[in-house]
Amino acid sequence: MPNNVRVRFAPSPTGPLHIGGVRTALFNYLFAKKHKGTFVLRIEDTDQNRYVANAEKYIVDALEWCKIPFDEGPNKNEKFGPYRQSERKELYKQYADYLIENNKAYYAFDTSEELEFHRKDHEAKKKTFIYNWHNREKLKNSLSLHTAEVKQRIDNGDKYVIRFKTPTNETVTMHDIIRGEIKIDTNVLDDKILFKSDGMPTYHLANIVDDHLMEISHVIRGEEWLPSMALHLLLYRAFDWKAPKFAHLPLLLKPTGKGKLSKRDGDKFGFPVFPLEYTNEKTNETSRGYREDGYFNDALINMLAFLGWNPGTEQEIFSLDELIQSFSLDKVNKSGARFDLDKTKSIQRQYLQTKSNVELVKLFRQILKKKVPNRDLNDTYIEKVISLIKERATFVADFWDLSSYFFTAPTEFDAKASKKSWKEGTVELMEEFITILTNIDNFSTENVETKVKEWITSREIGFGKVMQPLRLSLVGAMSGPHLFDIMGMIGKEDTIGRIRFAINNL
RNA sequence: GGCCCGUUCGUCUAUCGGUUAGGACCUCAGGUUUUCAUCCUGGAAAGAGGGGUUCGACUCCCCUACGGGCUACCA
Repeated sequence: MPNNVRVRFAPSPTGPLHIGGVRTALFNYLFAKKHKGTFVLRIEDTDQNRYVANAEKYIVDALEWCKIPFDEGPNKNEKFGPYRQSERKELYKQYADYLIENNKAYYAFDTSEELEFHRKDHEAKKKTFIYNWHNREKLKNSLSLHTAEVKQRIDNGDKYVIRFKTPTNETVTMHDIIRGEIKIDTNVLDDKILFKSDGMPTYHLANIVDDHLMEISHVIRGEEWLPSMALHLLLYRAFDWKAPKFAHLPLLLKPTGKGKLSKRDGDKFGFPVFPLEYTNEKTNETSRGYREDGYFNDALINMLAFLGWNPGTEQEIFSLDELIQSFSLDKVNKSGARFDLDKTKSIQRQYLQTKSNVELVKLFRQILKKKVPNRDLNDTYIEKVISLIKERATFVADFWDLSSYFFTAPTEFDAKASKKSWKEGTVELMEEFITILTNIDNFSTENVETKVKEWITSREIGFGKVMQPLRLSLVGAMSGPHLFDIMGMIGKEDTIGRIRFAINNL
């Protein structure tokens, strides 16, 4: 691998970054880090109509949360800057002019309306309108018009675009790192607009100029760019520049498998498509984010890494560092990957299990602050609770539902469970049980367990008879960890209080 | 419509000519836990179809089908 690996992630700030974009950024990042290279963030804001003001900030925030920081980019180590194409605007015109001077591009004066008419007209005849070699002489451009007229139009300030003069009768052989050899007949290509009438370059021009100027070695981008690859290669050749290597990533598909995942899929499928929550400035609509839904950033990244890539081993849980070590573009597969929520949750679950209880205490405290604001809880207690219920949870947000009885006594009882476990004679038994508990001085989990088991054995009543109503009294439902753990945790007074409450209310 | 890319269990995937086609998620069954969940064990589940090439094809080639992408003065 060349020693100067420089890759870029070049999103367009038209809205929040969705997870497909995050994955593209991730693969670029992994590739860069694997080869001790540089990961560049470039903002491709050449479309003024679709520009969304808070999008760039969102992109930067999202990359930061995902722990895939860029080495160079807006406001950061700007040695090839600026990194916003809008700020490089003046640069592109000279490159477009260079192509014109060298007969590799031409001015075109056709209006959008005229082109639209041609398109409609062709469509009606079941044909496709392509602006290229076969009709460029018949349309309004510097190839068909007299030089004097062209000059006059430009001097007049007529609107014009600059189109690429696609070479004819040629087969371009391209190489994609992931897909191998691809051949394209240049005659089917159209003369793409490189420079728009508003003075801005199109993606195609800006992209090539910037990748060249920023010394990008590898272009790793989504498969939707594969059809443009020939044009891009032709542009590099027109400028007599060395082209970078290309790798087109398989697309992330909707869960239905129909089409690529898009920003608008937001809440339609019941899972977030954005890393962070996003509120649309204009409509005030809010879309869910993985962060706000309780996913850990490393779990999200791990999941995304496995969409379209596989290390070839059976290991599935990878830290970011491990991903960097194992990553290779030739292990990226060719076909699109459908997002799977169950799998994502499963990975999140596994990450939760590996988090230290100390770390989880901090997160759980934020929930507890709201649920039981008046209780002064110490870390040890919360930590113990977490250790008892953690393995049942997928998110920190699950903790409360799984452990509320450790913090507050149940006030109602699951109806089904009550019917099943609270029977005739239960009240008497529970009364007797209370007196037994009252006489236990050391209320540690172990001691309570020993004493209670002794009592049950001596009374010859069977565990279920006692344990089931007891669980109902303490938890309010037939679920939760070992009962003796619960008793040891909440203590003698609370245990007895809860049993009394159950006796009075059931 | 045209051009391009793709196609292994329901999903994500392993396999780089010779395997009982492996793993994970999901799912089902059993076990552990005198609750529930977890956990453990086991099961079901796949090479789109048709031609070649080859002693031998999931793997290489061709055709068809299906899926996807692109086809804007959007990226």
